[in-house]
Order: sequence, then structure tokens, then C-alpha cells
Amino acid sequence: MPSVSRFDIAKIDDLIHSRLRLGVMTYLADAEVADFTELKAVLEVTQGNLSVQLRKLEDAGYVTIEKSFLGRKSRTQVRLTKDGRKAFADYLKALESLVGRGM
Amino acid sequence: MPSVSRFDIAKIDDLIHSRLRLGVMTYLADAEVADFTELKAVLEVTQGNLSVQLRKLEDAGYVTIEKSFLGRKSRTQVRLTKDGRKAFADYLKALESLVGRGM
DNA sequence: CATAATCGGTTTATTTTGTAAACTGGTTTA
DNA sequence: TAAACCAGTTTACAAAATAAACCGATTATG
Repeated sequence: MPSVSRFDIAKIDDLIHSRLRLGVMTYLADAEVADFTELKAVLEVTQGNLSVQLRKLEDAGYVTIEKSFLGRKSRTQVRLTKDGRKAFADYLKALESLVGRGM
Repeated sequence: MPSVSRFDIAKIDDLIHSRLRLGVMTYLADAEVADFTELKAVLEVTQGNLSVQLRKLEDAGYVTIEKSFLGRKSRTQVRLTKDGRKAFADYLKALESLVGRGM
């Protein structure tokens, strides 16, 4: 019988749970699309760290990363995939069921 | 001016945020006191991992670890400190303000 | 018009975590 | 008295987060 305990920490998706990535996912869930620079500014993180974490989300299929040019400046746009949105919703559910109605 | 953005991931206490430790803190917030063995069972984690993570919480002053004997068996009881309870409450606040009313 | 600073990132290296495996010391059971 | 078990700790290894260094293009600056 699978665990249905209130303390089922195994259900928490580590790929999302990481602080920075949780910030990205939360922001994107709201914003639909965001520039790399925008994410960096709003989350107050370093480029390097953001770059690495975005790649992890991309590898997981949770976001897409699209490079284009705006005039002559490059621009990197990030958005949630359908899977990413689903995973985020599941994550929130798992989190809520863990920490519960305290929230 | 300090950030008051909805996306202030810096406010999330990493010491609590880790999956296993979050489980411990959540359980203790409910239970007031728990045995090592009880935590191991309810969170379904290995002893080694639990031992390490409990020590981190102890070092941070979030829990106390008290060893005693029950008959001739050793027993390890863990409970939240005042600081721990406060930190957990703050953590929940930060988390809620990040992921918001979705929860 | 060089060259220095800035933008928008990526890559690499280092540090910090998390997890698993192995070990310890005592206890019960056979 | 040996085998199995309980209650953990320590140590070693793998994975993750973060920081530092680097890169290529663009935009000021002397």
C-alpha cells in the first residue's frame, strides 16, 4: 500500500523544490513568459546560477528556452511547458498536504 | 530598500527547506516531541540521513536532542526549540508569500 | 579609432549538501 | 555463544548549488 501519510516527503519534486528553481517556476506560473534578465533581476540571483538552474528545468522538460534578437541585442525567453505547469501544480499539492493548513 | 517583492526567494530558510528537514520540522510542529525511530518510520528515511539532518537542525538551535534510557533500551527524543518554532513559522510565511494563495 | 566598460550570457571550478554504506555498541533470541 | 536486531553514528561518495572566470558582441569614452 502506498504511503498516504501526511508526512510523505517523497512526493515533493526536488527539481522544483530548490529555492532558485522554485522562484523561477512560481514566477513563470504567473508571468507565462520571462526574459533571462528579468528573472535575474526579480529573483536577485547571479547569471551563472540562473543559467545552470534554467538548464536543469529545461532538461526536465519543465521550461522552454528560446533565443532570439531584439534589435541587435540577444534575448532569452523562458516559459513553462505543459508538463512544467502540471509538475508545478503537483508540487504545490504535495507541499500543501505536507505543511498543511498552516499556510 | 529591502526587497518586498512577491518573489523574494532569499527569505526562504534553506536549513528548513531541505526535504527531509522540512519533514522533521513539520512533524515536530505537530507532535511537540518525537523519537528518532518514530521520525525514521513516519518520514521513511534512512537512519544515517536522519542522524545527519537532525544534527544540522540541532547545530542551528532549531531542535534539541535528548538521549535517555527506556528500560534498558536507548531512546532519542527530538523536540523543537522556541527558536525552531519561530523559524518554522517564518519559513511558512516566506513560503506562502512566495507561492501564494495557490496553496 | 582604439580601448575600456557593459550586456547577456555560458563554462568551469569549488563548496556545500544529501544520501548511502559501513560500522559501533549494546540486547535479545535461539 | 553465536546470530540477529535495535538504535544510532561516522565516513565516504554523489549530486547540487554557488561563485568565479571567461566569451563574444555592443556601446560609450578619451
